[in-house]
Amino acid sequence: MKRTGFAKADCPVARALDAIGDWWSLLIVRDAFDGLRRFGDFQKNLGIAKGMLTTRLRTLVATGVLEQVAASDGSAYQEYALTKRGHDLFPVVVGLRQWGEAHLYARGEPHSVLLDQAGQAVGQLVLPSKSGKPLGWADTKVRKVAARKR
Amino acid sequence: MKRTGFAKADCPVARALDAIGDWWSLLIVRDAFDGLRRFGDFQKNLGIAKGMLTTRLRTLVATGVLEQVAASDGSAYQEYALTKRGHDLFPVVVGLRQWGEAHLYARGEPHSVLLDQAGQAVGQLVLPSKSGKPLGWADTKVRKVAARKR
DNA sequence: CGAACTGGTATTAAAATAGGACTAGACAGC
DNA sequence: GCTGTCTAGTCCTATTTTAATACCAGTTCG
Repeated sequence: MKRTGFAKADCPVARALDAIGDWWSLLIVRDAFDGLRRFGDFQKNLGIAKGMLTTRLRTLVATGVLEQVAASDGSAYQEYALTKRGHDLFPVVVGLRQWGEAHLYARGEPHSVLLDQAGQAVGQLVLPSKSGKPLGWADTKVRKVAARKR
Repeated sequence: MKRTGFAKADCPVARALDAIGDWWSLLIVRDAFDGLRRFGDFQKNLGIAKGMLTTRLRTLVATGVLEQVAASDGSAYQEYALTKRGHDLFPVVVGLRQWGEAHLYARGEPHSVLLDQAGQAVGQLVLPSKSGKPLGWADTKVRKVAARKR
């Protein structure tokens, strides 16, 4: 049956997953952060079927995560570039990266690493409170809004 | 065809998405952060088909994100609780929440909000460098490892 | 100009999803 | 301790999604 959607959810997590929570979208975004811009680059790097990539790129453009721009090398082809909205996914991608690094690799198993411009490994994502103290899962709660029909 | 997997990827983002990157897993984790523990609670709150929920919970337990524990109310039933590994997904869920809040709601449109224990709204996720300065997407790069066969 | 490359579309089989019917064991009321 | 309801599933089916391949028009290269 048709996949359930959450575009109207009251929870921002649900809406975010509705927009970019499929198997491929965040990988495409990750590749875009790595500098990939062309259809063929995404296709080769991900090993995704071309049809899938076409629909995913269309969705991401429609969602405003990517935009099509003229090729930077002057050719007649188009490229896909991250928008502001796409760049704002950076913490999400980093969060996934850090969770994966911490829990999905055997010790010593090699994996790609995120570095700052000086070549230093970056620190862990931090959620600050208004007072500046970092917050963990036990320090927060969600205030819900009145239930709404989906 | 069988969904492509990334369990062996060199990129932690890909492995993380392989583990929890489907439509439902992170929503189940979100609900677990909200205190839900029982099969029926997840099923009613998400509106997910029972068969789907069964397979998702099994996968999450197998991945070590959730664990089955005896019911906290003394009944003979079981409950699903977040493990350490599950709790470590907190930044990912918060990142999705903040992105959704920023980009997927019309102004004035109500949505649930994350608060600290004092009832104050939390700040934005921050990625610190070793020197303490917050990093954005333009301040980082990925060091890749030698390509490996998937 | 001809060959290869780019960025797709069309087709098809297999797998995932949603939804509902059904069920075994737990529990609550009487 | 019998009956009805609740819980946590299983099983089945229709439909959608995915992956993989073949194909194709416009672009660029030699």
